Amino acid sequence: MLWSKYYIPTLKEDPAEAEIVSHKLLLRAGMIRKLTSGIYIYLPLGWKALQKISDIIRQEMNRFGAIEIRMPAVQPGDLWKESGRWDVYGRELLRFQDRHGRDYCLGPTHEEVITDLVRGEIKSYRQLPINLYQIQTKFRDEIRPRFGLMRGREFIMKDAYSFDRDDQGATKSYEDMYAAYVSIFEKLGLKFRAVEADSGPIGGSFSHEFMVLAETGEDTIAVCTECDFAANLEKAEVKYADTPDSPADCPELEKVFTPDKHSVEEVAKFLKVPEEKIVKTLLYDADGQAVAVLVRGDRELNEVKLKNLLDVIDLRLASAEQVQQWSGAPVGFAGPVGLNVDVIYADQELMFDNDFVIGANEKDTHYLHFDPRRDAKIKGYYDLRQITESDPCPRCGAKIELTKGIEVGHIFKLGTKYSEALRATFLDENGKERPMIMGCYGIGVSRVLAACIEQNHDENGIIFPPPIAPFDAHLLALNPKDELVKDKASEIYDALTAQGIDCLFDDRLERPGVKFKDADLIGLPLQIIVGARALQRGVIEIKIRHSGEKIELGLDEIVSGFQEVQKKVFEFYRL
RNA sequence: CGGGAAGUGGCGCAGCCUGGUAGCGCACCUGCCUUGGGAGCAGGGGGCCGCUGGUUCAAAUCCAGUCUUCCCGACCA
Repeated sequence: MLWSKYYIPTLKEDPAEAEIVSHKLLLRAGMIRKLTSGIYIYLPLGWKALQKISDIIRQEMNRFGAIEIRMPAVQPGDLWKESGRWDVYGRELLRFQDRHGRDYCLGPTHEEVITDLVRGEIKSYRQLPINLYQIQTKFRDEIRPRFGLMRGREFIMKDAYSFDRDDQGATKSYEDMYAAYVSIFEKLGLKFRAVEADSGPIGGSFSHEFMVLAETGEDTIAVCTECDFAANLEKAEVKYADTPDSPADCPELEKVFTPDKHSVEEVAKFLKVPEEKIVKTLLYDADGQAVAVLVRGDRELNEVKLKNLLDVIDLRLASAEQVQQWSGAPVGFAGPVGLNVDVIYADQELMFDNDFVIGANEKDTHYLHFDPRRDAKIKGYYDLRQITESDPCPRCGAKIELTKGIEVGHIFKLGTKYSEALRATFLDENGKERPMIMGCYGIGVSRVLAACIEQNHDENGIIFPPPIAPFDAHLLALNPKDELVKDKASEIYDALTAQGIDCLFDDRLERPGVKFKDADLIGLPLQIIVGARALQRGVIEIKIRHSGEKIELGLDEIVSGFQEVQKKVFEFYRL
């Protein structure tokens, strides 16, 4: 492809609207443009990269037995009413009516449609299992779209749905998809981890998230340095090697004056006790009910664990008024003794110690010498806090590391939630009607592109791994007015193209600096630089984008030499 | 929805406080010149100052309302 005949509108400056690096670079490299909030136009380079990602996904999905279909973006409201999600999905579901006043929505996901299809077509155990997928534009009217392709309202997703006769089959389908996902992200040349995840509101028995590792990731994941344990922070279990001895006797509770000391940090400093000898009492409004949770002062409560324990839909930190009402004191002085809340849970860690400082439910007052078992009516001790790097791996006890990642894929074992709601049943060998066991498997295709850039860039621009790069190589004719340079570059372009190498040829009448900057910005893995100076010495130059290494090639060995360098680059990405 | 910020040629911004000819850099067009890291010189085109209303002889500038966008929180591929 000739640059002069293509459309790559690069930008010198960072657009004001972009905050994170992938968003800035996607805009600057001329890959996307915003139409309106959370909705983007894919320009040629961006679209080509997305196609390459889609092709790899398609190839691996097919290899693992899934079959591609294409479902509509517009879906009838009736189906959503049937599954019960019309009322629970909330405002993220963009709804509208047609001219007859019938309800429709833009599909944020396709469980309803696929289940509707399958229930009408598949009636016998002989037709199972089946796994159908599509690569499609989804629409979710996100509360707050942000970060370019990272969280758009309109985005491209690959979603697959499996249907099985029994749980064993469903597990096999799940495992196949797990294997397919591992293969997909390996073939994309990305550094990633599969982590155990909370299955969230979609429900189901177990689930994994696929995380592209990047310092700028929004999710934190806990990874074991020894075994293959990896889990989303929300899910990561805190486990104690053995139960420590019961704590020693504890002096009686004693009130102390703590003027204006609200935070754990302030109280610790004021009373000269370590933060771990303080217990914080967090008050929550759980579906309207007051709940108190006790956690050590130096720990963070994990709200997902709490939510799962309580099994509630709406969990929120109590408002200042609620705190006043329930504790009888302003925020910062709540404590488990004399609290006007019936349900008190504690993190399991509190079983192992006593003699804590707690709030006294009175302004500017705390208690010393709190013993959880002696002084409070605690409903139960559970794993409720966030794991830290000083906790052992819950599997093997080795060291845990926390790293950042971007969720690009999520696989779920759904069970029969939708097949029961929509009556997708089949007849088994005994002629008995049974609901199909489902699984669903998503990859955020457009997010993969953003995540790829978050993981692979430097101060000059994108550094594409070869599988995602929109072109294999970037050929620069430094001064196309120089006949020799122009002819030689054209010759190289033809020779590489003949070898099936997809080459972007910068033939513009621009100064060299402009071309170098643009080449680094759009980040193709290899740059082939043809300039008068080198040509006089009978060589051209290849620059490897990720390492900056430059290799000179004689004019008679360009194609073979290029392929050798390319091989080295593939090895770097373990391809 | 709660909290914060911003809307001025395609992009990045100044001007606003203290009302009176709309400005700078990049990009764009023409010519000269230049070609191994976003050159230089000369000439040129392009702006409902987000929108509506108000104050005023006069509004980008002051006032009110409204829309949009971005950032932080609740949601997710």
